[in-house]
Amino acid sequence: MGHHSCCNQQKVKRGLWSPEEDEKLIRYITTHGYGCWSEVPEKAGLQRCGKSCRLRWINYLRPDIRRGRFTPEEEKLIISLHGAVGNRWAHIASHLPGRTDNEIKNYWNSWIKKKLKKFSKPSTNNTTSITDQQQRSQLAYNTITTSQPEIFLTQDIGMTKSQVLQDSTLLINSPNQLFFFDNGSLDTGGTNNASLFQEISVLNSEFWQVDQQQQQHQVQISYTTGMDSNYLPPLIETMVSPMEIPSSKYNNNMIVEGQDNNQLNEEWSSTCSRITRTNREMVESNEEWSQIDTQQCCPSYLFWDQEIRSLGGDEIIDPNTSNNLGQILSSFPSL
DNA sequence: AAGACGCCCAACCGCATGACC
DNA sequence: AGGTCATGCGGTTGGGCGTCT
Repeated sequence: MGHHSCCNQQKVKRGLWSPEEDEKLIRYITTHGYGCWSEVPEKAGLQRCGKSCRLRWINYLRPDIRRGRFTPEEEKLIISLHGAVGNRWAHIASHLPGRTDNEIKNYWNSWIKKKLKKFSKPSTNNTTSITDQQQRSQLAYNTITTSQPEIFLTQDIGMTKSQVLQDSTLLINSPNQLFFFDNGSLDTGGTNNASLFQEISVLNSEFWQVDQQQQQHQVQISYTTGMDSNYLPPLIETMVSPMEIPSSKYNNNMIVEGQDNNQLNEEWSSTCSRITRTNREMVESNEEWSQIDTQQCCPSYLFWDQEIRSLGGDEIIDPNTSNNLGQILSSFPSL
């Protein structure tokens, strides 16, 4: 096991950070900015490598870090984004102001682990008369009616999209739930974007048809059209970088010689506070999001098991022959 | 009360990427 | 073009802590 290249020649401390170390790092960065991380440990008086300092700052000490439990909205957004982009934690974290990739990754891993355990496959030495399909339906129903958050993944309950759709009992008994057909990655098996949209459109169409037939219950579906209240735009390109330093005061993130440190500390704190507040206001209000170009919206919220294609009744629409394709695709503003 | 167990999460590691020379 | 270095990212580890027996 080697060490980081930046700390090969140094005797560096490892493991948990002490409050004193945190204080040193905070003091240094609030005064100097982080500039070159490899120089931070020496200048801050820390027996750590630069990489470790960077990680500590980004994942824990940053003033805009948002701690505490994930909200249901954040959970839904994480699941949606994970369905779209897979394990690209940094990308997912960029859509959740104040959350770090590490935090989301940890949350996802523990959550999924829990879910997988909870929804472990039905007993194989089944001696009852119910069918496998009935078992899965019951499992899905139990999941939907009892679990929090109100989200489930088809792969967790061992069902495919077809099976869910064919199970009217499941849909009738699951009002106001959020379904995700998640294959865990963006790998579409060579499917191009156009056919991916078609597949998603078919799914949406099927869902709405089922929904209309049921009349009495609403099955809530999250997808990219912005048609439902759970939709959250994935990109906040206009958001100020949480660590952006006023260029008039700082040069390349390094303090300008001769400036009064106390004054700069106050300005730094004020800047961080303002940016954090701005981010939160944007998240809470939704107002800014409405201004975001819909073309930025990620089209890949809904996926389902790849095996779906081999199951009966799931024909992929041929764009050349489908009569209602235009109508379906009109659900996607980016097309 | 105390040891075993399991979970959470901070931190580490190795690799990829980009900037610079 | 190729080497070096810094940074970013995702996978993994292991210590701490709460719960269970």
